[in-house]
Amino acid sequence: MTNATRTWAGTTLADRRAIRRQQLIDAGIELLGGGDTAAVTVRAVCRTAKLTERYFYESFADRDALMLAVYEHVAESARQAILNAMVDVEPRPEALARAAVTAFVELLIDDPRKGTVLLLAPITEPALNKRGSELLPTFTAMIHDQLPDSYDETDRKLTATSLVGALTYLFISYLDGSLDVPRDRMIDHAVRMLVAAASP
Amino acid sequence: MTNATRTWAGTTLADRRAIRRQQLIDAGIELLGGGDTAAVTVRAVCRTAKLTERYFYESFADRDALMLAVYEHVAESARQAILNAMVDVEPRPEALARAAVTAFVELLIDDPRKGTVLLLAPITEPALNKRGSELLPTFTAMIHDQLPDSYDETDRKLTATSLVGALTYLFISYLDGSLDVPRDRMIDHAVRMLVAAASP
DNA sequence: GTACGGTGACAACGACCGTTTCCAGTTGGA
DNA sequence: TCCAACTGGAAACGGTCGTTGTCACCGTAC
Repeated sequence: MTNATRTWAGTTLADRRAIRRQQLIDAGIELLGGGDTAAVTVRAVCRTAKLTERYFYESFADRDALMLAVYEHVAESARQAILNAMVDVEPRPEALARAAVTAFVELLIDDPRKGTVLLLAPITEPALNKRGSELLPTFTAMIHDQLPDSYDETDRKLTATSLVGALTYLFISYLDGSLDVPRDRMIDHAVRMLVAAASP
Repeated sequence: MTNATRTWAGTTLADRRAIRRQQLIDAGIELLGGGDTAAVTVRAVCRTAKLTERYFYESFADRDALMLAVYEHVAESARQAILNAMVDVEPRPEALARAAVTAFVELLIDDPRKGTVLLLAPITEPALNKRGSELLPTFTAMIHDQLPDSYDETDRKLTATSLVGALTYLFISYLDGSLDVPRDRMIDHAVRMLVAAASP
């Protein structure tokens, strides 16, 4: 019988399970962040996490469940980083956009694996297609709703979609090194696109 | 011994081999155009082409070789469609851009599988990563070189990359139905972005 | 001190993949 | 007519995957 309160090596069962779960998610980020979806096998994740397969299925129903957990974990950390950057800035649209973009780009630089997971993995990994085809459209809808009324509905859709495409490809190119420009110039360019679209 | 000149059912060996090769490529377009890279197995391609595995390896060294051939075949048809549309149009930049974009969009509508192969498959399929990470940068470089001198080098890179990202994501969204706008408006928007970037 | 829950390593299973090989049948020129 | 080339179907091989099961060990609570 399982007793969650019984201590073991100074920790409870629930604690140890949570730690192992986090180890598996970290291993997932490490592997999925490498860009090669096929490399993220259950065996590889367990080897990276220094755990055995039995513990994998202790925390996740199947491989897809880990993929989703990894993605959600990274997405949440990005959300927090962006929100934190936006709280202590004057509430002008341009300043807010700059803060958000800067925070996101800094996240990418600080840990490129996270950028890969966020931008590339949802396209590459079938298990994330559904969830991933949720975040970009959500982002698109957010921009769509901020656009001025001087555009008609069709123009707003087109502008929002173009913006999201431009930003994601910009970041992806920056990530993989094919876009060789100073960080500040890229942030400037991204912010300028956002501001230009928002002005009537 | 193989005798390529001997006729068989009214055709030569070389003819029949070419036909089978084309059947396999068509099957590859059909499957790869479905968007699910993992569905493109050698067995599935052969079943779709109504041929057996032996004929697969008669025309292609391995699975990757078929993938490349499929991609090149589609890319070539797109190149031809675009060039044909540009020859009989007045040589003003805007008219040329409009002709090219219109031709490409019409190709997408005429056969969405080709659009999927061109825009999605290079990201999804490892065998095409190298080749696919060649076409978009080539396109980016083309735009980059057309941009006016009033931009500095960094600005040209940023603008070209943003444009390519915006256009591809626009087309992908249009392809999968998530961008519900009239065809003409999308073409207009795409052309407008190109023209706006080119004007100093 | 001992019994038991937690642990770790790893074999085993069935499925699918890419690739090769075999074989029985058909076709057309010598 | 006979034989060699070509055809079509399918089995077979070696490998990897996701997933489950087994078994010996070890630390802790009683």
